[in-house]
Amino acid sequence: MALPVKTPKPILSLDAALDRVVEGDCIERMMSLPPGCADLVFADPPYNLQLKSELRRPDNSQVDAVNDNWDKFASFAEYDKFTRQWLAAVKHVLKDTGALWVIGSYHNIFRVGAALQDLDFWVLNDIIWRKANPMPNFKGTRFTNAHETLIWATKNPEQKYTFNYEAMKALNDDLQMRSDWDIPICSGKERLKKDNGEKVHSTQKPESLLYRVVVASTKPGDVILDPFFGSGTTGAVARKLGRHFIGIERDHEYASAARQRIAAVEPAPDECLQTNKSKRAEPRIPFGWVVERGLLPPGTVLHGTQKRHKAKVRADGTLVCADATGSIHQMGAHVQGAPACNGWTFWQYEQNGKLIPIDVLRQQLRASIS
Amino acid sequence: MALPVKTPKPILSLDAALDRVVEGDCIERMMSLPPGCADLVFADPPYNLQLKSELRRPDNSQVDAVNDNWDKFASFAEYDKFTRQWLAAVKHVLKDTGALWVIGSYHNIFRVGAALQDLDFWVLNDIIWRKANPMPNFKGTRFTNAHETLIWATKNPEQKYTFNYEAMKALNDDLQMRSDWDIPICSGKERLKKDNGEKVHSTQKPESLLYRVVVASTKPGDVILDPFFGSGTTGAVARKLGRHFIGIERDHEYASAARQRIAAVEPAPDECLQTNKSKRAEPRIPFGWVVERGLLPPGTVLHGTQKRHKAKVRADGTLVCADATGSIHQMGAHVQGAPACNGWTFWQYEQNGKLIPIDVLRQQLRASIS
DNA sequence: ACCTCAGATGAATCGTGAA
DNA sequence: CTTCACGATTCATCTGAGG
Repeated sequence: MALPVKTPKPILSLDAALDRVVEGDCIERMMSLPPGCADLVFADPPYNLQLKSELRRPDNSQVDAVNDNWDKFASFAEYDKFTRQWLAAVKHVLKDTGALWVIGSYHNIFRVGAALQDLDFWVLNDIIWRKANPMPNFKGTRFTNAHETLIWATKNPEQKYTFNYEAMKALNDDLQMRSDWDIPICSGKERLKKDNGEKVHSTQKPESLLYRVVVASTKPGDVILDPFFGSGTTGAVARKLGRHFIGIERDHEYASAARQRIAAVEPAPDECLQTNKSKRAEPRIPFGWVVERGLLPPGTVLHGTQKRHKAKVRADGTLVCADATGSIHQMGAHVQGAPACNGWTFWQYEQNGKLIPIDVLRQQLRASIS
Repeated sequence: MALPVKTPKPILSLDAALDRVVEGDCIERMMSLPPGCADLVFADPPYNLQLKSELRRPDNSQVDAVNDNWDKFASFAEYDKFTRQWLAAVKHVLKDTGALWVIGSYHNIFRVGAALQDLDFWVLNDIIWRKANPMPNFKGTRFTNAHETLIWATKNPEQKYTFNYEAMKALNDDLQMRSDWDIPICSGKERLKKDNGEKVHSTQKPESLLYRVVVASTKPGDVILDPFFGSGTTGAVARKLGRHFIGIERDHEYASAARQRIAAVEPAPDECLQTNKSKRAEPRIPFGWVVERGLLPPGTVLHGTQKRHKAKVRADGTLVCADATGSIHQMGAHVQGAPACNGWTFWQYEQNGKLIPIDVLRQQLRASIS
């Protein structure tokens, strides 16, 4: 008789990591976590800015072109290797329906973007963080580097993902949120300082940036993992917005400052965390129920929005026109010669001389059910 | 005795290509041109959009998608191979001091960016073209894709490059030009249409975008090569701004439309093409010349901008303070305890009871010299 | 000449769940 | 697996017709 097969236990339990800052190498730590434990990963990886100095020797002479190519390739290759490793670990910790955000600049974002595409992540958008107050280009040699790029990608091309479309639209004066975000850099009281006045972290991200990321792509209670936790902006925003976080940071000073920062965060009250559901998420109501419940008696005449078309309601919830019968949607499409139609908003009934969309009746029914 | 080595002659002479639209495969054609014949390459390669199905607006009208054959690639690997080939050909045609612009979207720009870094191009900026009027996301599934990305890179990391800093600043209300550019999409009368009203090209770029690229990174008389010429926006703007162009396009219809379009362009008069030289490019004026020419007699007392500091001008163009002597820059730094100082703007002289920066004298001298 | 309004359209990786 | 029915979803800009 065979012994029972023992699933190898992850070294790092979810309980030990949830809402905590774990110190250590992010690749090891992520691989130690149970698979599929995170709904979202937000990553702010190092930018690899060492390349330029490698192109000249210490005496300032130019490096031989062939050697230069090789050196440079080796250097990029090393960065690429690191990138592919942590991205693979991200795949491990993410749920199949999970998503990834990465932020970077032109130094590294092309390499990260290409690597994650190679690993079968599916890019949904690239987002431009337009800095309201960027550092000028002091030497006048290039354009002011006034933005950073974020990539939003799902773990798999075929899976669903969380996008709170209505919340983003509401945040943007009821217009669709665009791919360019105007957000100031992190400064003032938000910027963590040591006792001696030095910045705790050289690249602390603004909370408003993370706020938008979290509201857009997670639900309350979701788990957000940040493998390059730094000063803990991701954790602070997650706590504020009623999400869980897992922070991984290999520098003890950063980890310590982040813990202190997050402990001081006041979570928003639960009732403030709800966002408008999309209509797609609301329970489906067949038109037949409206007839069944007596909100619209059989025989009622419906009018198309353009007033050119008429149909009569039958007892089974289908409509009948001069030459066809079918659902409210099929008949709406039919009379317009359109490939598809939303019958709820197309058809109207008459009440006190006014035409009212039948969608009003659906809303009444929904309200009476819930 | 060895026979003399014969340099293989380029099949396509510069004369045959200059200010013309050459039809054919861009990789072959570029490799056929003499090496180092172009100052700038502007490339708008296929984006590899990978569109899966038709898209309809909420009003059921169909979106006219980019489903051209030239945008279809079997895989990322194939796209990468194509990218590396045309980038290698760009290296061939570019002068060592030349530069490259590429435009793309998140579908391809990461791959192009990584490939050009691998080929030893040196990225100067990534530029965001913020579209004033992008197409909305009709299904409410993502953020409105409201921008495209351009990469500006030099052929070699160590070479100088053309950047008309002052012209860019002047274009931007005397503020440094940022890396995000607000420009509308190409529509209206600028958009080329066939007799039947169809678009000539599905992805025609706006002239204002190319205008900024050309003014920023070329000089009048420079040669700008565009390997994916399409409807010829690059050529039209080059001609308007007194630059030469080489257009390569494999589709005869596009090439033909581009020729017709460019022939109708009225070049701007020469005297309007001059941009403000950067201060660095202006002739350097030693402070001693100001003294030498009698614009400021030796012995004149200069005052620091904060009025706390004084220095006296000596005949050799150095300054003397209570405890030190040196150049206007050294003394400016010295009295402020600063590591460096621009003496031209720090020191002022008195005239009719007013304090005037000595930089005014430098400008007078420059004007009298040129 | 000037205003208003309807209609068209743009580099787009654009839905979901039951049967 | 595929197929099918349900039904959710758009913003800035330009053109041209009509008043």
